[in-house]
Amino acid sequence: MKNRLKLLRAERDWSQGELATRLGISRQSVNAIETGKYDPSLPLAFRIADLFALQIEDIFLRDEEGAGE
Amino acid sequence: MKNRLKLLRAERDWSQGELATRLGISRQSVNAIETGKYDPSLPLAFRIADLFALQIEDIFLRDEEGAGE
DNA sequence: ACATAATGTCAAGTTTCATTGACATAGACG
DNA sequence: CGTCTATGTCAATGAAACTTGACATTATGT
Repeated sequence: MKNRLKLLRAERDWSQGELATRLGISRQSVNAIETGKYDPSLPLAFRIADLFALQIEDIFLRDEEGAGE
Repeated sequence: MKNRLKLLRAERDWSQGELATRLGISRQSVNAIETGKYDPSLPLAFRIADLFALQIEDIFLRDEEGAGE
C-alpha cells in the first residue's frame, strides 16, 4: 500500500510535525506512514483525505497501482 | 464510521460466511464490521471496495454522513 | 563552528483490528 | 420434534496501528 502523503505535504510546505498536528496524531506516526512502515487506520485515512480534500483512492494506492504507467 | 456492507451483501444474496471467504477473513470479522464493533483496516477496506467494484467512500461513511438527508 | 529545524529510527507501552473456538438464538425444512 | 443454516456474541490470543520519549543524521542559516 503506497501513498502520496509526502508529495501532498510538500505541495503545502508542511513539516511532518505540522501535518501530525492537523491530523491529531504524532509526528512519528506521520513519518511511519510516509515511509511505509504501516498503513493508517480507515478513520485516519478519512481524516487525511478530508484534510487534502481528496478521495482516499487518490492518496492511497494498492501496491503495483500507478507503477505500470 | 458507518458502512453499507450488510446492504451490499444482501443485494448479492451472500451470507456473512460467504463474504468472509471472498475477502479472506473470518465470519466473525465480517459480523463485527457490519454491526459496527470496529472499522476494517485500510487494506481490508480496499479489498472490500474491489469486491463490490465501488469506491471506499461509497461503502464506508463518516459518522453523520448521509444522516441529514 | 554553532544552533536550529526537519527527518529518520528505535524501544516500550496502549489501543484497535482480526483471529479461532465456543455457545445461544432464530428461521426454514424434514 | 430434530436438524441445518445464518447470525450475534463472548473470551482469549495475536498482529497491526499509534503513542511518548529519546537519540542520530541531515540540511539551513548565522
